[in-house]
Amino acid sequence: MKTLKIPEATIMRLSVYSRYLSEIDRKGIITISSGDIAEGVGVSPAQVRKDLAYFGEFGIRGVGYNVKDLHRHILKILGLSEGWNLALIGIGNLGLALSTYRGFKDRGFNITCIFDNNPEKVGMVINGIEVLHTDKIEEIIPQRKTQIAAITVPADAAQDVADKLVKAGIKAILNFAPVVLNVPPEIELRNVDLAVNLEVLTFNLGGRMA
Amino acid sequence: MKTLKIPEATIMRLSVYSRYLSEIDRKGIITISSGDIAEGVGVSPAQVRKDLAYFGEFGIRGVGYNVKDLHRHILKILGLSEGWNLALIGIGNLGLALSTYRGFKDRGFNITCIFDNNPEKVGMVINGIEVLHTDKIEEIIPQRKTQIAAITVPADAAQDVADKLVKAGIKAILNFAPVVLNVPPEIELRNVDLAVNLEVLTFNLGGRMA
DNA sequence: TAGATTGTTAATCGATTAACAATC
DNA sequence: TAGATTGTTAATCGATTAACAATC
Repeated sequence: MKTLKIPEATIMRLSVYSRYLSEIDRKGIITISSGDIAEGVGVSPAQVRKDLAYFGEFGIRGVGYNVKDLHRHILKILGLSEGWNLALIGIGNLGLALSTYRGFKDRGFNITCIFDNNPEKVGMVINGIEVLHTDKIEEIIPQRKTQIAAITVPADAAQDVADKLVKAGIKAILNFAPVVLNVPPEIELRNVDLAVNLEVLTFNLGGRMA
Repeated sequence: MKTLKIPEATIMRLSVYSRYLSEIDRKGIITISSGDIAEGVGVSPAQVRKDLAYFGEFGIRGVGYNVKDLHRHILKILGLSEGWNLALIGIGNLGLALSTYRGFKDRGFNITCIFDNNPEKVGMVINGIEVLHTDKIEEIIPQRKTQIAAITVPADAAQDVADKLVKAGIKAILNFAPVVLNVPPEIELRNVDLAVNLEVLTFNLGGRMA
């Protein structure tokens, strides 16, 4: 297998393509062209073909792609052909939102445990999962074979939580706290910062209005 | 003013720098170098200086940047020196999370109205704001001088909501529904897709483990 | 003056787009 | 065969990094 560097932007688009393909598949459509996909998700046809070309040849020249087939291939590429176990740390409103987010379950993410350090929340049961104290992270994460954690605690508690998760042997962290986390390089880390996204909007508005 | 194209990545980093600067400022630190900022947020010093250079000269050679001063400049650049009014559409768990998200209020975002199409939710009061039916969008958005909307409704309702918002004269949309929205080009649109972010993680894990 | 750090230019690196031969 | 659409290469575009003169 060639170890060509894949742009992260390509991976994000593949995720979008796959969701579009599942929609198309539900409509009973059998075959689709790169141009159709491009139009459906708002990129160029060349981009669609280039993104796919990193991973193989999935289409038929002159014809297009088989929808089910391509969908399956992309899910495989994204590592979604088997499920993943997910831990939630911090069960405020955002944690609660993630715990019920359909998009996760639909894509094969299975929430195995929920942690919080607020004694009033510990012991609550959310979707059949008991909320545990964050002190239990190191014990429970390996027990429940959980590879990914989403952090939704306040900014000043996030690094401490991250440290516990690393000790517990977590493989990847999705961080919603607006703070830069320090983790060893072998841990996959992504930050989702809601304010950053709003501020790109205000910058763009400012430019047009000023 | 030169109309040099500014990379979007630069804007996102400026948002991160500004949050870091406010933290540094709280600690009472007066002066900071590009190297310190770089280390604090995890980028290179050259990147920090380049990002700032798009907008002017804010530092003193041989010395560094005045923390308060630079912070103020960046907020101005991001359009955050005055506040913005924000509408929330869809008051499920994610909408609820946004309605109480400290990061928004802290950065000058003021939630003016909340909409939902569920009759059981219409009339509820959340943080002093009455939930209105989505049919009222066109009437209320202009009344309350609201320029930005966050969409947190299910995927199949999102385009309809977006159409209403456009008719209501909204300027920018932050879309959390996992669907590609069609809006006129003059509307600023950003998508925050939680599943996409998780799937970049699973792709990276897959690559290492396979 | 010597040391430090900026602002900026040039070099590098990476991603997107355009074009087209291959082929169904 | 003629028309369509892929896979891939080359050209373009854009962003990051390295280096250093300017200057405090």
